Amino acid sequence: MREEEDSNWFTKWEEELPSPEELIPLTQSLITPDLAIAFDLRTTNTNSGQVNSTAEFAADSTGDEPTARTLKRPRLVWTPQLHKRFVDAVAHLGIKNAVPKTIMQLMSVDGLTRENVASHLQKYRLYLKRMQSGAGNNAGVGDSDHLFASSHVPTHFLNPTSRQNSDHFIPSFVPISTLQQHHQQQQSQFLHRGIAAVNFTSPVNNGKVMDQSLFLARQNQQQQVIRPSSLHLHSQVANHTEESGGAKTVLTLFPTRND
DNA sequence: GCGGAAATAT
DNA sequence: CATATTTCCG
Repeated sequence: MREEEDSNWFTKWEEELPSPEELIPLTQSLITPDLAIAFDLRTTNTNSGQVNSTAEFAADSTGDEPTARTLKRPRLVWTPQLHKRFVDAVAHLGIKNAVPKTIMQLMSVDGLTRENVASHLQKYRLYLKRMQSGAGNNAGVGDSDHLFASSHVPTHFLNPTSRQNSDHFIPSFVPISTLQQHHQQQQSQFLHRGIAAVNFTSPVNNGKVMDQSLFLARQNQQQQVIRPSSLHLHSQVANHTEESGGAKTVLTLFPTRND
């Protein structure tokens, strides 16, 4: 009786979720928060890519712990794709459940923190507000909002009067236990899924990754999330963000191709 | 601890 | 100056 629903909700979830095609070209993954600045270079789909450069950061012999306890997280750049996923998450969650934590969980972007989402959500709400205010007029939607403008506002986000979405309530998230992937012993090769972290201490060798630090420390998070379908992850080289005479670390997300 | 808005920071 | 992060408060 209920079994069908149990197996159906997932299918439905996938369908209801953003369009697979929309997600495919996207690469959703940020580096693990803990520290890990990963440089992933995966050009061809050769499985045997043993581009394993797990180099640690400059080990301080003074007694500095290699652990990233004091490392500050790079500034997150909200790409249109990432924002798209954000909007989709909010849309499917409904205004009610669209709180930073749940949004974050649904987005299931590695490395994305609740603070990131909260901050973005704040901006997004302001954007929606502005949009409502100057709906008829061109006031509000200017040139600085193209990020938000890139994504359509699904339903009347700011319209609590209408039904939220009792229709299809997203089952929060799926524990990885369901489809889990055995033990992920070493997150060496498999872990790179469209990573997009950049560390600009040293320039890249013409597309070749130097001995950048690829340190993935994350292992057991409390909750793993299952991602809809299989996001084809592809990673390219990240954008460079140079500042005058300074090494900057920018965490960004880049699409492999744009429709 | 979490969500939301304001205050800083980059 | 825009935008992401940090701080503050309920």
